[in-house]
Amino acid sequence: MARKTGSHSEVTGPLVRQAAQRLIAQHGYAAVSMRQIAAEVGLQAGALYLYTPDKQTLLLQLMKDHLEDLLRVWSEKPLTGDPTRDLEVFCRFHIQSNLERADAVFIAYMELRNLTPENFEVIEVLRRKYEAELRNILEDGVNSGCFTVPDTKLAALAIIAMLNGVNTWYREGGRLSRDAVAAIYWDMVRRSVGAGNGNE
Amino acid sequence: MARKTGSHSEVTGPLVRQAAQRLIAQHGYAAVSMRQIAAEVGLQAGALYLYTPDKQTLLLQLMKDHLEDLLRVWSEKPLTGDPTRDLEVFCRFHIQSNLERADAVFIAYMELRNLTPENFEVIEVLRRKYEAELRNILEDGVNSGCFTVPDTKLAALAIIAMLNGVNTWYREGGRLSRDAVAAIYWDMVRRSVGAGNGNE
DNA sequence: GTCTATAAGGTGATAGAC
DNA sequence: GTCTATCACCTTATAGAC
Repeated sequence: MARKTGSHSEVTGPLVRQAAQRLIAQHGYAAVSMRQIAAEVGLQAGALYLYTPDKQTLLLQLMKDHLEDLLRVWSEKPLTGDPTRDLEVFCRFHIQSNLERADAVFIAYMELRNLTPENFEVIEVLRRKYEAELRNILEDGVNSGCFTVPDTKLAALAIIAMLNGVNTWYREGGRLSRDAVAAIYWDMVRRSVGAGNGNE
Repeated sequence: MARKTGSHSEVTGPLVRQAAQRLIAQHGYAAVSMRQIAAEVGLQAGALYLYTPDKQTLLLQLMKDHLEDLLRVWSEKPLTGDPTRDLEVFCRFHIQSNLERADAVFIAYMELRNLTPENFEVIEVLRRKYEAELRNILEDGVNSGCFTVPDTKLAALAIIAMLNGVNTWYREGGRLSRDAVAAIYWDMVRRSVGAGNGNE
């Protein structure tokens, strides 16, 4: 992308983060240089440091923004209080939002080891918060007798791992639509926790 | 590790691959230098090129060796012909072998994007072969009426993703033994494909 | 707000001594 | 079988011009 003469802080900053997100998702944090990111935006490498103090902070910001956005959007979802229905809402939301922001999701899972210990802790707290949202639904289901789950912590981890898997193979325009995929995965999740089919 | 005077090709080669596996699993292929790998074995960087033509081939060999070993060990497992029992064998085998070689598994999933297109294809063929093993069990189960699965390809991917998740959180000496974890995951998998509990 | 130039050091890979 | 020295190049980050 060629540099536009009218570039200013407010527009260039987001462009830098978008370019970094795309490149890091494709090649990995360690494999992408500040020069490559700058070139993608149409800048020289030195100019990037107007928008981030260093490369590490740029990575942290991508992951932090993603997870905070995920938590915010989820928190706005209206829940029904019926564990089975809420679990379905969670599964469909997770698959849908993962597919919508595949690059950010990929980075959040793949680049954890490239964070400094302090930054890792920041991200871990957010990740655990999201996991707890699912675990709460599972706890509700177990307490009300809707679900049969021996360990809600493990079940939450297992379900999220299973749903995350979609991103590794799903391609737009393939054999199945997003909704068809979500329906199949929801069915597997539903049965894995011993829930009825919701039509009883 | 200090260099031993008696080092020869036959012992140093494996040591180089072990060091590379450990370091790449921890920091990532792009982040690890040939100098670091050499230092871990007690060599100078130049000496590594007696054991690999280049860094890329070293990565390929780690991934290829791992997948070929996985397929070989699996192929030696005796199957019963009862889909439910065979699915249980697969689940327990997968969790067990993933935990036994966590570094190799991690690399095989995380470093795919650092392979050249040709090498990627080599690894993809092996990965799909392993997936097909699970899919065959699912097909058998659907055909014999043991399982209720709308799409065996998706189910195979979903199950493997779920089982792979164990490696991201399991730590030796934690709350649950390997067998306890495997039992809980097997129970979730079993129900997700609509199989009975095997005591009927 | 962006550029050019530069510092200080790391990179994969090879040549030739021993 | 391994080392030292080296090539050509890339890296992050900063300083100062414009």
